Amino acid sequence: MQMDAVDQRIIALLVADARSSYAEIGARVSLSAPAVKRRVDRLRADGVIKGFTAVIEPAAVGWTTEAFVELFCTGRTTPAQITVATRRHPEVVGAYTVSGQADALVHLRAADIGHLEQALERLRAEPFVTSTRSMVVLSRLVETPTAVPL
Amino acid sequence: MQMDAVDQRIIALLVADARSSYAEIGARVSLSAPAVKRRVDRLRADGVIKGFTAVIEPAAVGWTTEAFVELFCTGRTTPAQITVATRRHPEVVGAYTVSGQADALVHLRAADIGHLEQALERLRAEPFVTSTRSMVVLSRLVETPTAVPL
DNA sequence: GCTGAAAGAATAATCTC
DNA sequence: GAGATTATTCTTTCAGC
Repeated sequence: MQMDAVDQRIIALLVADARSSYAEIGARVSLSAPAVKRRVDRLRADGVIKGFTAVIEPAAVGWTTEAFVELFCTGRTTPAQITVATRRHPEVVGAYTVSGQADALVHLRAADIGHLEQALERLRAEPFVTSTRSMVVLSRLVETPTAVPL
Repeated sequence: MQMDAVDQRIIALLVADARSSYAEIGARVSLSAPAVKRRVDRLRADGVIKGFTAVIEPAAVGWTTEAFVELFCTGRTTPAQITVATRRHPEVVGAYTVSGQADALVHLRAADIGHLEQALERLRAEPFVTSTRSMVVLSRLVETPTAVPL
């Protein structure tokens, strides 16, 4: 799975606009449309490009409240357990095991504060969670899709 | 800017695959391709759909290290100042003002630990930062694009 | 990697409810 | 206002080179 500079430019262009045509990308990287398609197909098969998605304004679909929650867990908790547990909660949009005092960091999105509180209670009820520390998001300052080094 | 159930289904389909055709989406929501396009155009104009992007595996493009950093700032720091400062650092992929002990939470991606340390030093050098608390990501357990309530 | 051709998609104009 | 249909142009995709 070796990538050259052209692959990186193609990726950067698709990150900027996932709906641009192969011909349009080809014009920018000096390749024909079929050549671009074959590269994109290969990048998808290799798992470099995991998919294409629409970027939505969460507030517009009724998701107005967001929080990051540090999870402190019992000694024998595995990442797999945390994965399974957090995936059960639809409010979880991100979850990471981390170094430091906490064991995991969970990113939640909820309709409002009441909903967030509910989701947090459900998370805290997971048997391996000993305590939590929450940061409610006041404003989103920066949020970029995975940037690609040029 | 009112959205009906069909708009929500269109959004969900585009979040799942931003490159699916209007005809394909139309088949699933019982509309013609032009009707779908008009709705998508309106949703984009209204800012509900902010764009379309490729989802990249960060490790595949050389971004193997990730961290969340809590920022503690001097009393008179504004969100705008934090926005400007964090945007200067290409390693910043997310930044939020938060409630709790910290003033802001910053999401960083770097090539490796050395690069992360560099980025962190640069962040800490910002005049309004009094101290930081870092969580290095050990593993990404969950990371979903903005889900749309069905 | 390119070109060329067939099938399919995007888009604008027009018409109907 | 919102959707369907039609017609043109552009894209995708699969050959063969």
